[in-house]
Amino acid sequence: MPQPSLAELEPRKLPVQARSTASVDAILKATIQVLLKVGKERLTTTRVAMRAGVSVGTLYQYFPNKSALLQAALRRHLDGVTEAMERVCIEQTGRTLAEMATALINAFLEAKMRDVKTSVALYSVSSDVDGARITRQNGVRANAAIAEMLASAREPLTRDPKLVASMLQSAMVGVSRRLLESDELEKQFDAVREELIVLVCSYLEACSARHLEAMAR
Amino acid sequence: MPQPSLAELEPRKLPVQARSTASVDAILKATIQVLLKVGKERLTTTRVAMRAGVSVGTLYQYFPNKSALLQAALRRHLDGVTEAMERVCIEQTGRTLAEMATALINAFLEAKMRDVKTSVALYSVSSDVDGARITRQNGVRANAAIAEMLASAREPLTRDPKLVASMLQSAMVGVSRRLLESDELEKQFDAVREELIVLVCSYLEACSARHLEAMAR
DNA sequence: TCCTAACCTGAAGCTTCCTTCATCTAATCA
DNA sequence: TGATTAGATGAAGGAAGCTTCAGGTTAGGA
Repeated sequence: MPQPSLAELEPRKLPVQARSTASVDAILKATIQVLLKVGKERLTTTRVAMRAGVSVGTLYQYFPNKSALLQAALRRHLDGVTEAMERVCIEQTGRTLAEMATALINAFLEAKMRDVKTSVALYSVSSDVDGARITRQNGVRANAAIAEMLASAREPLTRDPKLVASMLQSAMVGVSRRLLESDELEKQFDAVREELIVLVCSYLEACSARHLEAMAR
Repeated sequence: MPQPSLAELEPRKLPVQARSTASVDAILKATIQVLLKVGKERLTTTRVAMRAGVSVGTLYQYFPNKSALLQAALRRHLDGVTEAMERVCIEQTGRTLAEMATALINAFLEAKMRDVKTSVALYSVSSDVDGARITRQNGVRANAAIAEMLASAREPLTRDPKLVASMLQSAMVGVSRRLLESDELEKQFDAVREELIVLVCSYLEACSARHLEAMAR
């Protein structure tokens, strides 16, 4: 699988007519479907095009190479998750830390696990395609949203909100990855979700001013 | 990159004389070196063999295919980290939860970050090689060690030690991954390590019987 | 010393896919 | 309706690299 060449990762041609936007969309959907059906090792550009009902040539009209295609699919998926989190963060402005944590975790796991297979499949291509960059970009977006939410909490934080947000993200991503790689996801899911809430709430409690008062007493 | 064929992942021939064990070792070391120098996309079996000072044929005498080679390298590295954690878990038997957490986190980060570049490079091949299985196996080993340590703590836990251990692992791995993928690791490392200790300690506190007493008061 | 098994060599076969481009069709506009 | 641009096609070029195997070299036992 080719290393993402730094040049030429942008779409070769922007779709203007209706039929071409339809093609691009079909191609992106087909990418995921092929990934799920045959795995990344046997995902070929020809196969994706066939599945999308177009020819390879068409595919190459909108994606300069295979890598760019996979990146686009990955970005689409991650953006969905990030947007879900941003929505929650706005929703929860001004609430308590515990409410925030619960809502955030539920939204995150919900979005990630909506279709588990896609998440897993995309994880597997991520490293072939400089997925780290895309992941990082989304991470930064989410971090800003979470930090802002935290800063608005009833209980003031005693620490840098960005750092705290970063820890929450690490914990959430760590847990979801472990779940996704686990072979008995169903069995563990609910218990682990509850436990993650406990984990995060305990931490936030420790980061809040109220905690200091409690210690002083 | 070929999907790991389920058949034939075992070494083709076991080294018996001294020179062949030396070859195998050199090949494994060369694998990492090549990975670091040219990246996984340009890692070829021929290049690894050259770097190791042997011919490709020799390489294929001990590894049935490229995938098996990478798996072996990955397993070697992960085993090192796991062993470090097992050592700490035994060392910390009978201590307090806070002591355990601190020691565990320090050992883990130390082992993972000893050579950051190797960790990152191996993450990148992991998905080409069914690294999830190897990761899972090591995860199970570590889980057992951590759970046993936790069960021996001064403060009795109010929860299943395996679940608690699992959360610790998720948090630690999540944090280390985020650090490894970050572009300013050095700057954040110490702050994040401290914060991880706070995170884990708060959680363990919440899981301990003492916490319930405190709540009752 | 001689023989056998272990070990090593590396050119070449073979497969797999990415990507191009010359050519064709459909849509839009004057 | 004719001209122009957008969109689609898919056979074939070409590169890359994994893996083999026929034939050599080294080590250790009898």
